[in-house]
Amino acid sequence: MKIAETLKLLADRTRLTILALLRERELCVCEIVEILETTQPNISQHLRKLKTAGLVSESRRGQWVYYSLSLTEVPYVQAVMDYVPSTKEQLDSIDLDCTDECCD
Amino acid sequence: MKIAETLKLLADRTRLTILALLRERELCVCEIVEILETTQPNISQHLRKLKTAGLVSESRRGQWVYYSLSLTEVPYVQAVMDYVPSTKEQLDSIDLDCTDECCD
DNA sequence: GACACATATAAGCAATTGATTATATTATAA
DNA sequence: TTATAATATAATCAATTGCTTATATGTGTC
Repeated sequence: MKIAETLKLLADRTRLTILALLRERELCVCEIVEILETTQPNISQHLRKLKTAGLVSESRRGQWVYYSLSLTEVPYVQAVMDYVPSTKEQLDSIDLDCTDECCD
Repeated sequence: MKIAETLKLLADRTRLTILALLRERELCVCEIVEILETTQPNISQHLRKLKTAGLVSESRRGQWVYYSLSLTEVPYVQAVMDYVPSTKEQLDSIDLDCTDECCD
């Protein structure tokens, strides 16, 4: 059952938060690492899973790889995301705090 | 994040199938065991998780405990369930095959 | 009460998973 | 080309999970 696999992907706090962040705007890996206060390999592996499932897409720009949402193919994912809390505050804090940022 | 916990519940083939079966009609534990061709403790434990999350409710009738859906409280669950395949055929087969049934 | 049947709970185990640490790759800049 | 920064991959480990076997609880019947 394919839906069970997709739900397994969604059933993780870190991945749900990544999706919620990307809902606001595209982000590079280091920004997500900074916001979620975890390691870079951790985020990279979560992003790979999300990419494999077609939930996010990437675009390399120089050194940085930017990830963005692509939920259109999986309809119920949108319904689920409606119940994931907003991450606007977390995003605002890194936007203000430019000196600490990994990429500009 | 509460939604991550609920999604973990849904992200399991067996539990999704149980919910899909209960979508058709209420069932007692032994019927579900028969349809899914697994052990009784296995199903009982899945049902307990679903009950704790408020996704199913139980009603004892004699020796038998009947389970039924109660999805109303969690809106996105309905959206997810729309993508879980029908189990009508499996249900029909045990309905015809009365001799093998555990309860009547 | 004693027995049979339906269900629940407990204990144990193998498989999966999320995270960490270490290393490799890719791109930019000096 | 050498150094540095961003990202990806690999290896490892602890924690969680789904299932099984064994046992307990509950209900009806004799």
